[in-house]
Amino acid sequence: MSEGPRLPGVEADDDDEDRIVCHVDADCFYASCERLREPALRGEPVVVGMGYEPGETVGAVATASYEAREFGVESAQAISTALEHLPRRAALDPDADDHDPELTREETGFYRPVDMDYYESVASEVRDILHDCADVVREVSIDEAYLDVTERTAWEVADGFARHITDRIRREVGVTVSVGVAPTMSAAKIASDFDKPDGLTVVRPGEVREFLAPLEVDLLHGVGPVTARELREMGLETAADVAAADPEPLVEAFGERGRELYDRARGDDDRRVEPKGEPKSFSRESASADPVSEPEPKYEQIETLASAVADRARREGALYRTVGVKAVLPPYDVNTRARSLSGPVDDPDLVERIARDLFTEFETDPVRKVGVRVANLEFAAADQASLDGWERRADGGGATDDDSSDSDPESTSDSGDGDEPASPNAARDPEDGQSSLTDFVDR
DNA sequence: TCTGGGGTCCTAGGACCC
DNA sequence: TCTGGGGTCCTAGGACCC
Repeated sequence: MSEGPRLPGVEADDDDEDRIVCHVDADCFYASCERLREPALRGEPVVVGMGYEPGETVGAVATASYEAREFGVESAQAISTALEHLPRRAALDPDADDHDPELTREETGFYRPVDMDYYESVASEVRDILHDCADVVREVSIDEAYLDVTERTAWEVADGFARHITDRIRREVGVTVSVGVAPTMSAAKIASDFDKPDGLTVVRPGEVREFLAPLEVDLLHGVGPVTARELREMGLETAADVAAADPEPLVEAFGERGRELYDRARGDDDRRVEPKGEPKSFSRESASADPVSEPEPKYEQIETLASAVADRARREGALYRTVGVKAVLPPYDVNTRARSLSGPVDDPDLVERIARDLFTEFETDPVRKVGVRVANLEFAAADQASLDGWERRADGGGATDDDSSDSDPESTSDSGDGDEPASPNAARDPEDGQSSLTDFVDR
């Protein structure tokens, strides 16, 4: 239907138009992981809290199981609020601090602190299966990925293929996922959300626009509370409204995003599933229960975070060129400051010094949250297999601008001998794995 | 919803260069 | 001396996502 007559000569780029994209989304993943190692939690309300310690009321809900959601517990809710909706099972114990004799088992649930290391281990098992089922996988987050399965299946049997994926994950890992299959990434994403949990929704080519039409605008990816409100003010309530609207006002109101929104609502999305590239930044932040006014504890936090961030970057083999801090002042006033260096470094002491320095501005303010960040990352690529899309930055070595001194590219590829590739960088700069000083002189 | 932590992308304005 | 236009980089903030 949506295919009008083609303009002559305009079709060129896409005869490979018909992709089959799967979006795989684990159902309340953290809670599922907790159940995996603690089967007694199955069928019970489970809340996984960030910044939460057993018995305390600080932190926020990272994930709530469907049973917990029935009580009104929501993602991102303060733990204290969640506890009002759903008291801890442990509060049944007469010895508990928060014991309440009125409580019954049925109105209580289980609270667990986030344990990323464990979730990561479960996620990697899921990932292995996904990579086994698709030619291209893009991991979006710990519990979500896009798969291009065009070469692995066909529309007629796509639901069977998707079912095969979900079955394998359930059998081999023990968690459930929801899957959306569609010809575009954005439709697949929405489809996976359509029938959670343990859902499977297939949207075939030609059905996309019809599938999207009745959805409220805020279900579209990239539309949050602010954009949704503005769209409603423009009289656009559903995807169909957006699809039928004049795109100009949308572009005017939202810039490029407006165009994107319009296209997506019409089912147009020519993005290909591509593997995720290197990260762009690393950050750490931490909030305090009450705003802190004294300088010293804040500087201590900054130092802790700075060293954690620098550590992370080093572990990941990243050099950084920008250091930034964040200070959140009551009521919720987010301030960021950043400083860039002339060249990429791996220097924890420097991160700390710059972070402290940038933070002096907020030294005496009441601050509820502080953060430290490094950005403008460069990956040395020394021991990475091969970084697509990132040219290996030849180490300054006597060349400022010209490539003429480059030895032929072949020499940089390790000729398949095991997992200890002799990188040219490492060979030249055996000690510090840091880019040489000549990298700093220009730019 | 009085707000946790880790990210991404976009925009606007200013500095600076040619 | 005043003026034009284009490009790039940097910073800060905002919206959004999980």
